[in-house]
Amino acid sequence: MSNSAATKTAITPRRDEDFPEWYQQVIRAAELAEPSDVRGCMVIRPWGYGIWENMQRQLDAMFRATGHRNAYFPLFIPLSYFAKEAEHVEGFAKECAVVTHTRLEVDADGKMKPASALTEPLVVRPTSETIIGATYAKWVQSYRDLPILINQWANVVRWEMRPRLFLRTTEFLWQEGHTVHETEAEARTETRLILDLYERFVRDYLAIPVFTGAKSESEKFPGAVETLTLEAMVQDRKAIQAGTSHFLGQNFARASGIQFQNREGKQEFGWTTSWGMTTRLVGTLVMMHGDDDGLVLPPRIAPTHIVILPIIPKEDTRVRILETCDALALQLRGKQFGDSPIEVEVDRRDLGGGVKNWEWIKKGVPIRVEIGPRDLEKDAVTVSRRDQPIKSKESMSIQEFAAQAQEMLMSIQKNLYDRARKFQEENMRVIESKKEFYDFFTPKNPAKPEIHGGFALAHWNGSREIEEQIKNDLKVTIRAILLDDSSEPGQCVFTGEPSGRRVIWAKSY
RNA sequence: CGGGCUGUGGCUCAGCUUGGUAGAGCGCCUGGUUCGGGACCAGGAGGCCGUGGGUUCAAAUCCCACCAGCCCGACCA
Repeated sequence: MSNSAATKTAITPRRDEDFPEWYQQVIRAAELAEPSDVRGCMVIRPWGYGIWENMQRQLDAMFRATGHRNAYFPLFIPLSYFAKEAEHVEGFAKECAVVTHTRLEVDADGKMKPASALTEPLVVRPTSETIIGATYAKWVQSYRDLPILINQWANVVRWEMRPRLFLRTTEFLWQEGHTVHETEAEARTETRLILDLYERFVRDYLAIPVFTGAKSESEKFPGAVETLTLEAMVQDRKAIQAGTSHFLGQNFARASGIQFQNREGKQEFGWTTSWGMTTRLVGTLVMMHGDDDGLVLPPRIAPTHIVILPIIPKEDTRVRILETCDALALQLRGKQFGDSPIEVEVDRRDLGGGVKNWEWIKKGVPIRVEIGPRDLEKDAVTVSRRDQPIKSKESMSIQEFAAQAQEMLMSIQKNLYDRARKFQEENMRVIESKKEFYDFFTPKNPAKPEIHGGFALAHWNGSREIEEQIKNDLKVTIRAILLDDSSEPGQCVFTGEPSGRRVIWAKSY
C-alpha cells in the first residue's frame, strides 16, 4: 500500500491492517445493518435491505422463467417431522431453536414466564426440507403430479455460536427451492440448472466470479447425495460459498413418504432437490468489491445508481441549481438500465461541505454527480465514478452525461467484475507438493497473520482422513471438486497416491 | 458449551489500586461564519456508572451472586 500517512481513508482500519474489523466498519459506515439487542440477530437497514430486495427481484424472475413458483410453508416444524432423516437431524440438531411453551403469565415477582408447555415441541425451521417433504407427500400420487417446482422466500434460524453481520447470523433471510422429479436424471438436471442460474446471477448482477463444483463427502449438506456449490474468493483471499444446490436422491422422499405410481404402475419414491441463496450474499458483496473508503456496489444491484449532489455556496443560485438537478434526475429516470429504470436520488439535505459526498462514497453508490454554480455556467456536471480513485472527477456537459449514463453504469459493472476476476486469478495457485501447500497457507507472521494464501489447486487421494488432517493443521478445506474439470490425473500431494483430478482448497468463511 | 477479558451519556473510553456523590473526545441540538474534498467558533441537552445483594457515616470505586458482551477453541449459508 503506497498510502502516504496524509491520505485519510474513510474506513479505519484499512483492509490490509485488519480485514475482519474493516468489514464490520464498512457495514456500519454504509448503513447496511447493525447488531440488535437480540444476540446473533441483526437489523438490516434500508440500504442493506434495498440490496437484498434487488437480489430477490432478480432471482425471483429467474426462478419464474425456469418454471418455478413461490409458495410459503410454516416457520414451525413439529419435532417428529424433523427426526425422520437421520443424517439431516445430526447435521442440524445442535443449532435448532425449539419452541416449548405457548403462553406468558405474570409470576409472583411480576415477571413474565412461559406458562403452558406444548405436548410436542416445535423446531423453528433451520431449513424446510422436512415440512415441505411432508406436504409434498400428500400432493404426489402419480408421475403426472411431477415435477413439483417450488421456491420459498423465508427467514430461517440456526443457533450460531459466533455471529457476524450478514456472514453468520442466528436468523437470516433466504430463498429455498424444493423440487420433486420423476427420475434421477431429471433431478440431477434440475440441480445443475439452478447452479448455472446462480452462477449467471452472481456474475451478471453481483459482478462476482465463482468456481462451481461439488462438495466433498464431509462438506456436503446433511442428507444430500450431492451438493453443488459456488465458491467466490473475497479480498482476504478466503473462500465464501455464494449458493448451493443439492441433489437429494430419494433420501428425503423416503423419509417423508413422497411416493408416486410410475409409468409402469409401480410405487416409486420421488427424486428431490433443494437449493438456496441467502442474505450472506450482501456480506460477500462487501468483501468482494469494498475498498478502504467503504462499500462499492455493482450498478446492477445498487438500490440507487446515481446520486445528484447540489452544491449551493450562494443562496442566489439555489433555485436554479435545484431545478437543474431535478431536471437531470427526471431525464435519467426515463432511461433503462438493465431491466429497470435508472434509480436516481437528488440529495437536498442541508449538510455542509463534503459530508454528503463522503456518505455516498461509503455507501458505494456507483455514480455521484455534483452540480454547482460553476457547472451551471458551462451547462455541465462534475461526475465521479465509485470504481475510480475517490478524488478523480470528470466534467462533462449535462447532455453528454445523460446520454452516457447507461454506458457508464455498464462500464462500472464490467470493471468491478474484471477486477474481481483478476484478483481471483492472481491468487489461484497450482500446487504440486505438500511443502508448497503448507507454505502457501501459512502466514509469515503467525501472531498477527497478514492476508495470505488463496485458492490452491492440488491433487488429492479422495480420503476423508487427509481432509481432516489438513483442516486441523491449516484450517484449510476442500471448497469444490470442479465440474468442468480439465486437470490431468496425477498424484495426491499429501500421500503420493494416484489422483484423478485436482480440487480447490482454501480457508473459508 | 469450555478458557481469558470487559460492562460508566448515542459511540469510543478515562476515573476504580489509595471509597467522599461523574469526566473527555466523537456524535446530537441552537446561533453565527462556512460550503466545489470529511469545516470552524460560541453556547447547550444528555448518565440512578450492567442487575441484585453485602461492607461502610458514605460505593462507579471494596466483597458476593447473577446477567450481558467481546476474544480464543468445537459447528455453520
